[in-house]
Amino acid sequence: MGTVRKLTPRTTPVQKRAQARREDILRVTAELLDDVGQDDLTTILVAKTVGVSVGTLYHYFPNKYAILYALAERWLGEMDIGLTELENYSIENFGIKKFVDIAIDRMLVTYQNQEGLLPLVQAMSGVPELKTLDYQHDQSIIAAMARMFKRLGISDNQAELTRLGRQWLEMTHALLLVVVQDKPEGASKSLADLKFLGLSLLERAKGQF
Amino acid sequence: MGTVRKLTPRTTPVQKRAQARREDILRVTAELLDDVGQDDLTTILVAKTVGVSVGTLYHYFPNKYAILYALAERWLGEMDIGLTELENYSIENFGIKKFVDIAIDRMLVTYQNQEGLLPLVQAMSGVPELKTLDYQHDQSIIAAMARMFKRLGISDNQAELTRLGRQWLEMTHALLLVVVQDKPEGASKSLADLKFLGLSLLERAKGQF
DNA sequence: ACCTGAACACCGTTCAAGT
DNA sequence: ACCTGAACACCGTTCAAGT
Repeated sequence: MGTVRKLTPRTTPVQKRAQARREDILRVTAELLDDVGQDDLTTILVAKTVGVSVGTLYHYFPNKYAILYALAERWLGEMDIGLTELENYSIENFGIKKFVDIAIDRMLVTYQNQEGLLPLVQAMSGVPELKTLDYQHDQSIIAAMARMFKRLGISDNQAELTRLGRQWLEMTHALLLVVVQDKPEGASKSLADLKFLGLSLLERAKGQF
Repeated sequence: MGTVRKLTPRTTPVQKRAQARREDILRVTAELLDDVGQDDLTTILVAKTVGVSVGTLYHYFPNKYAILYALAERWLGEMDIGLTELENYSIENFGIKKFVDIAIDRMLVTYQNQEGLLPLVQAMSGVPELKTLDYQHDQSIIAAMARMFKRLGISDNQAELTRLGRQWLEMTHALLLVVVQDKPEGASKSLADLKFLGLSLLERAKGQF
């Protein structure tokens, strides 16, 4: 019915600045998440810290959780990159021990690089809006791990591989959070323990089939 | 200055009813926590579901988090009971394998019996008001486990025992949550895996000292 | 296209008033 | 002692109006 008027793809600099502002919002939110926690993270606080009005915030994100969602997506995306990297190795020739070593080191990097990871992780499992994302991503990690476990010759039973992937995910997730929170001396020991446990889990599973 | 008038320890039935109402509030909160999650758990909703006004709610609890705090305390208290029970066994004669078996079974019971455990756990680590309680209790569990590990002859190094307690806590916590969420078939396998991992952790630590 | 800030609905908490 | 519900401060979200 109405005439379509907006066709001007002008002003890419405008787009660029908008993109930068989006980044600002995400960065500030991650910082504030670390400082005040998700409970005291108000849209007003984020807007004020970024230096815009609330209205502007809602121009970039439809609601408060969408900002956290975007942060979560970014972190989960980093994990996906790490997993793909792992899947591109010739795992078959590694042996379980080397695989565990490399896999855990690679995952650790993503945990270390994410600012405000702890409150983000908490928000992900606590807020319904983020739970779906969290769940779907868990499934994708589990599937990726299961594929690699298979290539390592640990099992051919899909159900078993999936269950093992879940155990791996939960265990490494819990203990990597310990590692990144630990003081340096404790961290290296905790990391060694985690690798040992990962190795134990896989070797046992392999022995059973 | 003012005369002290209130000495009447009359009306225990009043006290009893009040105590019952306190229980009502806690029970309803646990149920609602399971149904709607901590984000949509409003004081108005709790009050309405219990059948009282908001004001009454605040007569029993100083604020929203105090209700969750009380729920958390109750659950943590259950864990303490379990731990004390374990400490009263003659662990020295058990051997590591039997100890792990009994310890994990006992902890599982407390996880299974707590209604709304998952959102409660999430709230505990996400809400600053509950975080302190969570942290303190973690320390007490870690200390208890460390004492038992020592009696099992795993180590004499206090720092090492504490670190081991922490690993134990984080690993069992993460995987017990998997177990209680699993379907029955998966749950028994996950439980067996967890026991195996616990055993691996302790046997390795023992070997190192 | 992007920005503002007043306005609205809703939630946590308080408190004067009731029984 | 215990209860009520209106009132207040504050937060998430919207929207008419600006550039």
